[in-house]
Amino acid sequence: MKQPSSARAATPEPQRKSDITRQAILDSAARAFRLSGYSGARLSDIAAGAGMQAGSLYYHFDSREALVEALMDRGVEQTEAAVRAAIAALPAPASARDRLRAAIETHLLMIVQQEDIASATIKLIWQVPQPIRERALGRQRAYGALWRKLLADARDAGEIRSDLDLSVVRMSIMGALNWAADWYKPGKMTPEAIAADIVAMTLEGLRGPCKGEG
Amino acid sequence: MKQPSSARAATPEPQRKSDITRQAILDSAARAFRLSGYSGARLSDIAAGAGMQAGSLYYHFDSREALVEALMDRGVEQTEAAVRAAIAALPAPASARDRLRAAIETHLLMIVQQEDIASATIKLIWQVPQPIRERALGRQRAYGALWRKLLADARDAGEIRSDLDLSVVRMSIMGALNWAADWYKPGKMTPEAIAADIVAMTLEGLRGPCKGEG
DNA sequence: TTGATTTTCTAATTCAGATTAGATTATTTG
DNA sequence: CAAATAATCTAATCTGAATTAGAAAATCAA
Repeated sequence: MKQPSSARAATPEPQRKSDITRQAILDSAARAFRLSGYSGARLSDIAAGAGMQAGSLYYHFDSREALVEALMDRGVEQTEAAVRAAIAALPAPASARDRLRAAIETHLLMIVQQEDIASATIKLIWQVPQPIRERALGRQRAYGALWRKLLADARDAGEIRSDLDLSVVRMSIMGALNWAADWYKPGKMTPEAIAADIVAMTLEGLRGPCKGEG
Repeated sequence: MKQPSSARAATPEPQRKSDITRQAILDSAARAFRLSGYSGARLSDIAAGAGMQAGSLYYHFDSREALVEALMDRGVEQTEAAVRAAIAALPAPASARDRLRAAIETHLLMIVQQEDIASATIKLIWQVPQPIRERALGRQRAYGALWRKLLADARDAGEIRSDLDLSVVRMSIMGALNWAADWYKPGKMTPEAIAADIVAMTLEGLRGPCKGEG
């Protein structure tokens, strides 16, 4: 808690020593919460995973709730950043469809790959106390705006048949992707292969019944 | 607890007095767990919703865990029963596609309509203690077999392009449907309209890029 | 009505785990 | 090296909610 006296705002580089510990705690918390849920994960579990004692967590976070909120903050932030980066990295003439595809692939990879934090965040939203949930939903709404834009662009480009409600489309895609956090087990299929199938069934499903292929 | 001495097995009609209370408790529990999650819902909340005191619950259920397990039992059971009934009720020459459509519609309706129990069950799976989760997942696996069959039939009938992994397809559909429990708010769109959109995007997405329409 | 059985209530008890306080150790800085 | 600060540990304390026990009330059977 005793945050150092210097300015805090936008100083990402000078990593204080404790920032590393803080990160380790969040990593451990992500794993614990993903595996055990909000109620199942004990602070002592989380602390153990970060190589410390339960009481020591309070030097870094005011409370269990503050910890989980910080975790969810970072979870949404990281996912959105990754998706934006993937879209930005597309070669020059990227169609609405290309961008949507990139978003779907990247979101799924965030959910399914190493990172416990993205899937923990999703799972936690409906487990945490209401005030925390409210704020988390607010942040997710912001992330949702990105998807709304992607889908609106795709529809304007004629990639999505106009009789579908875009909210339903968006939520269905998010559902299909986020659900993977629950069933994915490494080994059988690669995340990339799964992403490819979801992209295929989603994108080609979004188009009208039949008009020739692009 | 003191279950009456008579046989228990397959006697659905002679409803003892306490069966009504038991049902009221499960209803209240479904609502409470859906709204507050496994940790958030207190036994006193559940009891209040059923018009009784927390301690009285123990006459009907051995423990909080027994209650939640009974709830999830019923949740899967009801959903599967509804889906099977909908399929059985289809007019005579029902194609694989028709049956899949019926399943999707019905599953969504179970999630989204009045019944808190279906959505509570889904939400609870990853919140409950491991032993309960294991058993619940087992029951869901059985329900999943029904879907596996539906999808295999559809693929055999040429309704699903053969390059897609059917497990991924199945899980994506379940994800899209189950996610609705989290975002659906009555008022804006009818459940039927939502179901129609999901059916449209799912089924037409499952077909190969283009071969004419059925 | 009366006794037996079922159901519910009230008022502890218990317990696990979050939180706190102060001592202790590490780390940095001059 | 020594003082100051940062980080962690240990050992309570606190809390809230599940659970239990036994007393009451309701229901039922005769």
